[in-house]
Amino acid sequence: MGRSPCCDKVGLKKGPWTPEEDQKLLAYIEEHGHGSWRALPAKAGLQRCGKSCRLRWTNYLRPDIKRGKFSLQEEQTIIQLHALLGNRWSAIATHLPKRTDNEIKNYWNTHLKKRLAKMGIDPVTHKPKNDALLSNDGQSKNAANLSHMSQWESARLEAEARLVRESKLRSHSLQHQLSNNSGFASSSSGSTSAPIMNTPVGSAPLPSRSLYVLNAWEGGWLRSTGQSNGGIGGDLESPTSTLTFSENAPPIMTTGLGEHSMQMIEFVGTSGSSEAGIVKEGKRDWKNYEHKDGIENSMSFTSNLRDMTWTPESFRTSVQVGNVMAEEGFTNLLLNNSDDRRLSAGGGESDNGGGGDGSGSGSDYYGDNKIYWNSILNLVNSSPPDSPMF
DNA sequence: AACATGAGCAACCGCAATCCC
DNA sequence: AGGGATTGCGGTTGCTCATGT
Repeated sequence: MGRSPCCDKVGLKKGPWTPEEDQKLLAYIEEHGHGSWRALPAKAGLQRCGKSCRLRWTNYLRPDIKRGKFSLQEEQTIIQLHALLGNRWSAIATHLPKRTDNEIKNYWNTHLKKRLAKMGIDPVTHKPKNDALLSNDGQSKNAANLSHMSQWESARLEAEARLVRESKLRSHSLQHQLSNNSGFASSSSGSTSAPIMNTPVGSAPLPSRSLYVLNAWEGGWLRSTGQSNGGIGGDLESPTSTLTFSENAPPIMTTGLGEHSMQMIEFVGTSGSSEAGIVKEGKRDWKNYEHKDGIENSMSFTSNLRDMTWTPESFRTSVQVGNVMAEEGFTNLLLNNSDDRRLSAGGGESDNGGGGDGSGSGSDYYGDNKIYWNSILNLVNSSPPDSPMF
């Protein structure tokens, strides 16, 4: 535990990498793999610490990195995921598989954050800056409920992200292991955490706080830049779309989006149930949530659902009815939760004044985006099976 | 042309989680 | 179980380049 004794810094080079150093590092990793980063620099003939080498590799030299401008779809994904996950850049990065967390973090800090601020949206809370004017009645209650949903979704997405990471590492060995063992067994010597549970695969992020932001993004920023959103999914690639774990125990909730399966995590907060749905190594992941904002909130979310007479059971029932029903049910739950649903598809700064329209007319910004999200869901449902997004 | 300022981005730092003996 | 070693992650720094004055 404790601080890692970083490499002996004496005589080690810092600062920008030269092409020669890059070449050495590349050549070594191509031939030997990176193995122990600590030992790598000496073997590769580099006057760098292992940490620096690892960073250079993961953020720059790795062959599967896409560089250059972020696409509209990538921007939207980042915003949406940031609304759900906060500054969990690595988790966000797993949904933009060719981007590094560092790159996404930089892009957020230098571009998106400022742009949102310009649009009158708090980049931290993803709410309109005058959201504080919301009255203290049902709206705030709705907002609280949605906040819990957001936390739930946050936990789900993070679990999914971990699953994606793991699946990449062990995609080849998994089948063999599963043939001998019904559970997931850790086989990697690297830092691994196993897939957690019946995890959503290929699921579209569900509405949350990001609703307002995305709508405003579309209505405001995109309009101003003349960009259209005709191609959600465009070059966006979600690694989750390629994964299925059907060999797992039957999921608590299973549905599909078009031809794509979607499995949901059970977040029922009863004491015994967690063992049923969470494989052993998954518990390690959930420790994180316990330490941070995870399982307790997830459980409180569950109880909150019950308060709303929206139990996981009812969710399960509804999602089993049909594919579309599944998504629409949850979406409608979110969207119908607002007292006043102005179905204005417009957004942007003008809408900002209306969303928090000061008059307290009952409109909230979650409810203003039904059309937007329905369009997203329609795209989801209608996207071709080989769509890179789902 | 010279300087100031700001944006963008690569890289570093240090904490925390996890691995492994 | 305990502790050192390793890795992952997020915040921050500092360099480079573009733009403005």
